[in-house]
Amino acid sequence: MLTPKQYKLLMFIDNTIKEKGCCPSYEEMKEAVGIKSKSGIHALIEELIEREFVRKIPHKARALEVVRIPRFKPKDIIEEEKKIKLALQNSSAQIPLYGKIAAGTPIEAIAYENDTLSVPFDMVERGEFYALQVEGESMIEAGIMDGDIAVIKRSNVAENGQIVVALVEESEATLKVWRKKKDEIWLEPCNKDYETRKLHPSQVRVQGILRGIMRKYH
Amino acid sequence: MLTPKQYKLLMFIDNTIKEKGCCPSYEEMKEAVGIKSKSGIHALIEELIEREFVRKIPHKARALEVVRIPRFKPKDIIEEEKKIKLALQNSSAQIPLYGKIAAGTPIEAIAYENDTLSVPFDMVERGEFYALQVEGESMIEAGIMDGDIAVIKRSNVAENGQIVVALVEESEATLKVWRKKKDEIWLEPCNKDYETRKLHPSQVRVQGILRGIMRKYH
DNA sequence: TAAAAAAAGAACTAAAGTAGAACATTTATA
DNA sequence: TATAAATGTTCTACTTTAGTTCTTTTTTTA
Repeated sequence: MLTPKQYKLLMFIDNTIKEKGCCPSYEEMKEAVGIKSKSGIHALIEELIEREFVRKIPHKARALEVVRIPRFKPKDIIEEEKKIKLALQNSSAQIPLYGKIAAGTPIEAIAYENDTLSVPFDMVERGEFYALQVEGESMIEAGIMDGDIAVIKRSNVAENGQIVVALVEESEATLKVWRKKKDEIWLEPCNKDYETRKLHPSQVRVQGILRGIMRKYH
Repeated sequence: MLTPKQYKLLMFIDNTIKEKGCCPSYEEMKEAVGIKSKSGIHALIEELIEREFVRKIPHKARALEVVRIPRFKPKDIIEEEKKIKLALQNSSAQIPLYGKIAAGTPIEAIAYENDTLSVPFDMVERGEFYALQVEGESMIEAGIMDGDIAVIKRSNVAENGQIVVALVEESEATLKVWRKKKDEIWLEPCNKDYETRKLHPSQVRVQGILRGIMRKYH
């Protein structure tokens, strides 16, 4: 294979031939490669000829021919590899992914699951976070669709109007809008087809507050 | 079977040749393989030559050529690759945030903005991505709310039914469902209150395809 | 824990790159 | 076609970079 200088020169020759239709002179190559003497170019070209990247038509000036150039990886693959390297440096916050939420099991019950999800740092500044996959359509008018990932901040308390993970009767976890009335807690869906559940404070508690939604399209 | 070091070196040589067009020096190989002495590299290369994975032009510097790549990777390498894959799930990528989309300026016009956004790496593995903040309610039934961040993959083409960034009349960028009819392009909103725009193909072009949505609650 | 393998380091040799000048050949044009 | 201009070749001398070989040290493993 080639040395860096040889490669640079080869590419320059190939380019000028393709662009201008004729082979550059040694003077021009000097400029392009950044050396001050023609003898250097001569030596480089002799090497390129020996390694069969270039052919010379004897007894002619400006009569080089590029035989082959090293074959390359496609650009997009190189870019992807660069991205991977970059991404490996930028490790972002990891939060556990606890499975689906809608009906059924309370969050703790499935906390053993070991999946994690990476989320941008600015979503999870302070506090303890976890993620749930939303199941069902009950929050659709809040732009929360079936299959979305909900990023939840663990908390026991919520303010009126916040979307929370609520645990009902210690058995059913659900994502709803939290409203504390005089003697009741209202869990409001965001979907006309669903009804607000009105519960006694003893029947329900907050497990977390919705902090973000992430969705992937394929 | 090659030792992990040999394999790693072989892949490094192959890769640099394909990426940079020229053969790496021993000094560079030292770095790549993680050895502190050139003599080690020398030994490894002698081995690779012996086993005919690599060829050398005698009495030349930077004159190695990869003959073939082994079919099987050493175990250590496979394990290392698994680790990298795992790490990738835990990492994020930076993509540019180009401002808001709804009406007005085409994307290129605001491409100078220098904000970046970190997104989970698995959202943006291949291709070129950018982010836009959604303005308006026209896609609300697709769960895309005012203020959401749309993660977009740059593309000139789209399939029917995909949500795309469409540039209308070279001046107005908008997020809509793309439908190609016989002689028309339909840009469908996802909101009953908005109407589908029916355009001649010359009036509209795709700038990107929606790949993800991210939303933050406060 | 002794033998073998791998790695590090130093000293050395060889190749690549740089520079300038003189000279040879090809090309353009008067 | 003679000549000047442009281009290419060769030579010497030197610097930097690259590759080799050998000895010593460290690590592995039988």
